[in-house]
Amino acid sequence: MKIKDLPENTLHRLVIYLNVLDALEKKKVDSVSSEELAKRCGVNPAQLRKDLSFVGNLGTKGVGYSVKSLKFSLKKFLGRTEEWNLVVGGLTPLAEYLINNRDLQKEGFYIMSAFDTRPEKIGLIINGVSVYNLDQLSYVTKAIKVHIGIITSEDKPEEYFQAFLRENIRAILNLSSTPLYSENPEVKIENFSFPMALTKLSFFLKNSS
Amino acid sequence: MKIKDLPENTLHRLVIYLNVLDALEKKKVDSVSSEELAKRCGVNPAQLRKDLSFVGNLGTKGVGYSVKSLKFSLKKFLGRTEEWNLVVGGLTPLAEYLINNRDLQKEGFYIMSAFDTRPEKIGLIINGVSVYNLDQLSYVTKAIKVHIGIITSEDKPEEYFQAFLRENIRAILNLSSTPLYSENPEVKIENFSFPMALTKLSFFLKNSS
DNA sequence: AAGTGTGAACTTTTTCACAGCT
DNA sequence: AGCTGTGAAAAAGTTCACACTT
Repeated sequence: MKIKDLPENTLHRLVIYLNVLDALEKKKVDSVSSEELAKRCGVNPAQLRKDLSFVGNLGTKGVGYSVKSLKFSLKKFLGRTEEWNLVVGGLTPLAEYLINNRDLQKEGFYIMSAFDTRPEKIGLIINGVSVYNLDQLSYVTKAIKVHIGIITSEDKPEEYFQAFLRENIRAILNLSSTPLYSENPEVKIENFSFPMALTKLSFFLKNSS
Repeated sequence: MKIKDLPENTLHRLVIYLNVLDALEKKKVDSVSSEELAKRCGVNPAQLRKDLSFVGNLGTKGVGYSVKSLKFSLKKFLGRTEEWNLVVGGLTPLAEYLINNRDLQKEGFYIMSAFDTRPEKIGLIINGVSVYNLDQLSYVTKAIKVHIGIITSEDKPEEYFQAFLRENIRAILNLSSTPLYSENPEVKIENFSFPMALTKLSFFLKNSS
């Protein structure tokens, strides 16, 4: 099974399983069946087992799954036993929130520096993270390996996007409300914005009861 | 075509189309073909046309789509011509970011109040939004119609979730890192967390080049 | 006895290809 | 002539059901 064959929805569910397992572990649950875990995740048990089969033979027939070891296998599979270096494009309030958020570090995501194009933002240091002019990005990528770029700028998301691509940052979390897309399969973009998430809810509300 | 038949992925893409159209409108683009719009959204043109056919007959054969009127049709279809009242569960830094964020209001999403269970948070007023004890939620839902609940609490997401359900808040944006799920089809939950989004990227990085 | 892992059946979604309108 | 809207075909994803292991 080649990795590129992992369906996007399966990846999405694997991430859910990991997080639900984490919650179970905190509740001191040792063992779980596909039926029970699937129920907590809102999926069909057969689907959960098929999803997990992409990762490996992780359960014990007749018994179920060990919460701890399944969680570890998923973490490993998803690249979450490694540490990742991030940069942020646009020193917006959302960027400041992310920079001040200790949880990301705890999960292995390290924000190394931030970039902006507005003179009044350049030179600031927030929670130990320096803000540089965007045109200095290449100096940073020469000094350290940058794995992920986060775009928070609302007015020029494209500008940060292009700068990230130029510096060969191929994994991008775009938090601006303008979805970004690249046809280059070497580039992976996650688009998320609060208005977009809320819009799915407004559609639901408009069409219910 | 019943609304419940709208596939989740189609809804997701309609939201993308709306946002890309918004960007096009700002660039003063008047008209667009399915091929061009699809390219910008990273989808197949036939898929875009089929997705739009859930909304109505929106284009002109031989010509294409008017950016302005297609955007309006989508906004209407997605419930974004209406205004929605929101409450926030958990006065975390993320909650404060959302409360201070003017863009949500501009898009028709109004945060009416915030709730917490920690005594030191109760009574605060942030950007005009009052913070109440969670057990006061029912007074607020009696006074105003609350459409959407946003969960930002990391330690007790379930507690806010249950409180929202008790008050018949049926559209929930869960920003905690514990995914939530309900089997009640009257309840719609959007789960998002930064670590979950970044995990999809770490998986991509782990398996590329 | 219980519950996983998985081929096979089924369902849904995507893409093709073209009729039909402007 | 050009591009939409949509049945039909193809592809993908989900669920079933059971052989198999502990």
